[in-house]
Amino acid sequence: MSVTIKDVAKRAGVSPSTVSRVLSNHPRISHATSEKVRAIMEDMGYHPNIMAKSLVSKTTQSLGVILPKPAEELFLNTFFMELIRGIVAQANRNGYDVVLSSGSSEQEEVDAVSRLVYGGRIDGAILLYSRKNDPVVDFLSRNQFPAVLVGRSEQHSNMITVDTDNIQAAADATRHLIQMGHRRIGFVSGPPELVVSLDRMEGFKRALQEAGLEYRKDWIVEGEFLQESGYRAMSFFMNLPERPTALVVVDDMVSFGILRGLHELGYRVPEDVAIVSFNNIALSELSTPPLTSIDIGIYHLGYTASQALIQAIQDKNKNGAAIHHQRHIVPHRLVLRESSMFSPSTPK
Amino acid sequence: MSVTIKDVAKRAGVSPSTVSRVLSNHPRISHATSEKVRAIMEDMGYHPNIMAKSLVSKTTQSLGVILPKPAEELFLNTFFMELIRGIVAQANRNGYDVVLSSGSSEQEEVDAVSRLVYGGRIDGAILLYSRKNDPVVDFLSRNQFPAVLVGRSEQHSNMITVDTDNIQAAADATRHLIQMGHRRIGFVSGPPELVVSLDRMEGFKRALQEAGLEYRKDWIVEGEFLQESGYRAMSFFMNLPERPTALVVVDDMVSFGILRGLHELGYRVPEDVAIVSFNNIALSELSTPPLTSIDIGIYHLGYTASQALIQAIQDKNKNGAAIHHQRHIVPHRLVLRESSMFSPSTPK
DNA sequence: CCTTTTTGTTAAAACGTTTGCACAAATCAT
DNA sequence: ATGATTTGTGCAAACGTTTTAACAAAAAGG
Repeated sequence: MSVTIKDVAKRAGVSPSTVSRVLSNHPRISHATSEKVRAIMEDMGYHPNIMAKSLVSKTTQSLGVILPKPAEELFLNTFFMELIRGIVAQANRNGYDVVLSSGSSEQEEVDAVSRLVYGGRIDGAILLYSRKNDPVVDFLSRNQFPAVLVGRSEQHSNMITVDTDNIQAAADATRHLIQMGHRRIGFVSGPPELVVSLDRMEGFKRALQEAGLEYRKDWIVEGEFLQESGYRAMSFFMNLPERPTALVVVDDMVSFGILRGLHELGYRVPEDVAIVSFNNIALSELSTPPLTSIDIGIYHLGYTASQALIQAIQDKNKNGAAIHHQRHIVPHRLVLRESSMFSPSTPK
Repeated sequence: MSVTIKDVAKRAGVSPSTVSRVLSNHPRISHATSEKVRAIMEDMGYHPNIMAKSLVSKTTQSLGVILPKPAEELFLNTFFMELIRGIVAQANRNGYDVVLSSGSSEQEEVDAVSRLVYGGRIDGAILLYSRKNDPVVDFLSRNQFPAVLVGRSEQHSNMITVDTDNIQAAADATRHLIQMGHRRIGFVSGPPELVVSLDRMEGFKRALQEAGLEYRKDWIVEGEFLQESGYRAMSFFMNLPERPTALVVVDDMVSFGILRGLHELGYRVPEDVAIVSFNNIALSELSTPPLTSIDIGIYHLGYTASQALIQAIQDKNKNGAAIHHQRHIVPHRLVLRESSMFSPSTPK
């Protein structure tokens, strides 16, 4: 029922092709007709039919975002939402729509993605997780389909990734504590199978060595990205004969667990133990005391992923160039709050 | 380059129409051809082109989800993510894709939506907010476009809405406290311009009256959905000559503020003040003490919205029926935790 | 002034489906 | 056996665009 390019053409007394060219700002259209046609389009309320356009142009102007399975963890939920917002904002700005997809099993996921890809519904895809050996990554890589992975992965050489420089970030966090005068610093890490845990640990180590401080393996504790892990790490450190005066903590949630534990035992933060952690979630400024944290710019991460994907799609369409590996780094920044605002008096 | 229905047809020695009918399980296709064609499709790796299909069938098998503007509040972020997950899960299960859209200004929002609607990219839309007098709602309603609003709205008569029964929920929360033996109960509300605040207050009032307890206006405090509001409400109540023994709190975040304040002043929860609140966010079970809270089933809310929209779309396609108002209620449930697990000793 | 180039427009094919209509073959009713 | 119905398949039009090739008119070049 809606008004088509032909209707406009008829009323303007020109051919459909002309109208189409007006739409795409073809250089060889006279200013006069262009004006006239535009006026009529406006008047008739013409809107191009995206499906028809896609059919012939073989491009859909939309990006697929593959959601990971339900995440129980609060942090992940806010993380993904922020990420998606960044992706959508940038996509829309470039005239792309975003199609969401998810599956409850791995097989379902692959099926859903292949339906989108082979069915020609999306021009590129963004993956929001980085399981090792992911079948969806395999699939996209095999098909030379433009795709961006948020996170780090060595799985395939032709993947575009967007990530935080976690080594740098951890080094920054650690240097801050050193600058505040701390000489005995512990590290609370995440699951050792995650690249992010390892990278942050590495950055911590480097900053220590760079400052000529000893890297003590017995002051490293591993755990999950959960409050309980923090609580446990806290007990561990507090029962040590010789204790660190400051901690670098792999995630804010974990820090909350530490804060709670220290408070229960009557220790003060930052006077007894100073804390710096990562991710700067919204809650970080509301805790007692507010947490010094590395903001990893989640929105920006999504934004960059979107940007990189669109670029890749356009490169492919233009040059037919194969996708080759790229790594985009999104800058982080240290947000100073009370939890690290204390210099231990003991010099040296 | 990819394999089309014609390729399959040729190789199977049948006409394209036959292949198409096999695909749609047309009743008048013989079992033999069906089998043969299916085998060939499998073998050749055929995937139907969604765009072509949409073009002729005038149905896109996708739903639009209109994101609200950036929400700074933590709760909203986790809320939306959970909601989206519910929407996507149910949509995918019914063979629908989900297209996300957002705009940074109101005008942009309307533009984006009208592009999706008029451009024939989506079959229906889900709105995730309920500002009063929303132009997007206006637009959709004017166009008789299938749409579902998550939340309550009296703006238009032909809207389908999905919501929690907040009056019931608040009554349930209040009854629980009464049952625990509380007779002096206060209420910490949200912004009075939000329907949700008013509804919860109404439910609170009803439960009191039903139990023959006095509804005291001076035991009602209004605020935001933020920790600080809770802190302020706490000071207010604690400075009263005659104090409630329990509080019904409009949101978990607000409760956290109250908990923090009470802890600072040395009061115990639930012994000195019992607390019940709403939304049951992931953090609620991690606070000290864990919060008794009304779980409003956010995932389920999204799931239901998706379901209702798909139903509306199909009804419209079949009967050409106009959209008429519906209100779907998603059940809530009271999750009991420590913050309300105490019966005041004073009988009567 | 005639040839060449540029400018503005159009007709028609193509994109990959679905579907109404037609029609032959097979099945059924009598 | 004959006509009526059912079953299985194919033809061709349609969906709303884009785009190639063609061409007339206008402008430029000599």
